[in-house]
Amino acid sequence: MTTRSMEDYLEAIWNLQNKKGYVKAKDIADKLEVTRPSVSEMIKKLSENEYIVYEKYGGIVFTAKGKKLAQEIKKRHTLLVEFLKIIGVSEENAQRDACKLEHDVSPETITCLLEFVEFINLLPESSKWKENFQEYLKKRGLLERSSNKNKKL
Amino acid sequence: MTTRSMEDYLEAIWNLQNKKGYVKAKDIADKLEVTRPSVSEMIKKLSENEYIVYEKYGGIVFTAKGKKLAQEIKKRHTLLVEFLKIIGVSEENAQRDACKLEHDVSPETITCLLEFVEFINLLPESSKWKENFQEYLKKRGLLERSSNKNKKL
DNA sequence: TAAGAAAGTTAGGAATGCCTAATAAAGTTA
DNA sequence: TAACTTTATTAGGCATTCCTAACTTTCTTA
Repeated sequence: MTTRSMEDYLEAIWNLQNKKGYVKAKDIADKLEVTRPSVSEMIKKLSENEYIVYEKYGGIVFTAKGKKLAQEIKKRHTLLVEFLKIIGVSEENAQRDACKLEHDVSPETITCLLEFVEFINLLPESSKWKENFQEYLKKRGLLERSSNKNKKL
Repeated sequence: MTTRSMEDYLEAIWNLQNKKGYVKAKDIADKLEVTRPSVSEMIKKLSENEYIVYEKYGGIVFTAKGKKLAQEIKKRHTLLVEFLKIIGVSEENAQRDACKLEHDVSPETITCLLEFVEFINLLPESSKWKENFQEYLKKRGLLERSSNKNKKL
C-alpha cells in the first residue's frame, strides 16, 4: 500500500520530471517543503517498493508501476482542481485543496466528479446552466460573501 | 492545532453523544475501529487540549471549544455527503469519502460547496437543471458505467 | 454481596515521517 | 586539479498514533 506521503513524493517527482526533464532530491525537498534527509529516506522507500529505480547519487526513473500511479494521482489532482474552480474556488485554494483531497477520493467519486465536470463543460451553447450558476455565484458573492473567503466554515 | 485523528475522535464522540445520550470509550473504539487503549490515549489528549472534560472511568463532556469544533466537523461531513450524493456517489461511498475529505477542505471550498448544494436544492420548479443533470448521469451510467463503480480512477 | 464479566488504564513497543548535525560525494571554478 | 560549494546520505532523535499484554476499576448477576 501507498501512504499519503508516498503519493505526495511520487506526484512531486512526476511534476519535476515533466517540467525539467530530470529530478533532483533538492527540488523535491523545495517543492514539498521538507528537508533533504526526508527526501533521501522517501526515495529509498519508493525504491524498495519499486515505484522508482534509484541508485545513490544518481537519477530517479519511474518503474511502470510507479509511472502508472503517478499519472493516476496527477489526473485526480487535475480533475479536483478543475472541479473546484467550476464551483468557484480560487486557483490558489483549488491547488492547495486538491493536493490534500487527491489522496482520499474513492474511485466512484472520481468517476462522478469526472461526469460532473464533463457535464458542465460539454453543455451545448443553447444551455445556460453554466452561466446561470456563475451568475448565482456572483450574486451570492455580492450578497453574502464580501469578505468571507477565508472565514472558518 | 488539531490533527486528523483528533477530529475523527471528536466527531465520533459527537455522534455517540447525539445518538445514545452518553459516550463510552468502548463505543468510540468500535466506531473508529481502534483498540480501547488507543481511545484512552486520545481521550487524555483531547482532555489536555481542552476539547472535552474527562475524569478517569467517568463520562465525557464537551467544552465549549470542543463542542464548537465537533459541530464544525459534523457540518463539513454532512455537507460533503450531500454534495457527493448530488453528483451521484452512492450513500456508502459518500459517507466513507466524507470521513476522509472533511479534514482537508478549506473554508473557501466549504463555502463554495455550500453554495453549489444550495444552488441545486433551491432551484425554482421551473428550472430543469437538477433533472437534466440526473438525466445526464443516468444516461452516462447506462452508456459507460455499467460495471464501473469501483474501477480505479 | 461476592465472583466473574466487561470496560478502562498503564506500560512498553512498532511504524511513519519528519527533523538536526555530521559526513560523503559530486559539481564548479580559479 | 585542488579548493570550495552544492547536493546527498547517514546517524540519531522526536512526535503521532496505533498496537498487545497486563493490570485495575466498574458493572452485573447469581
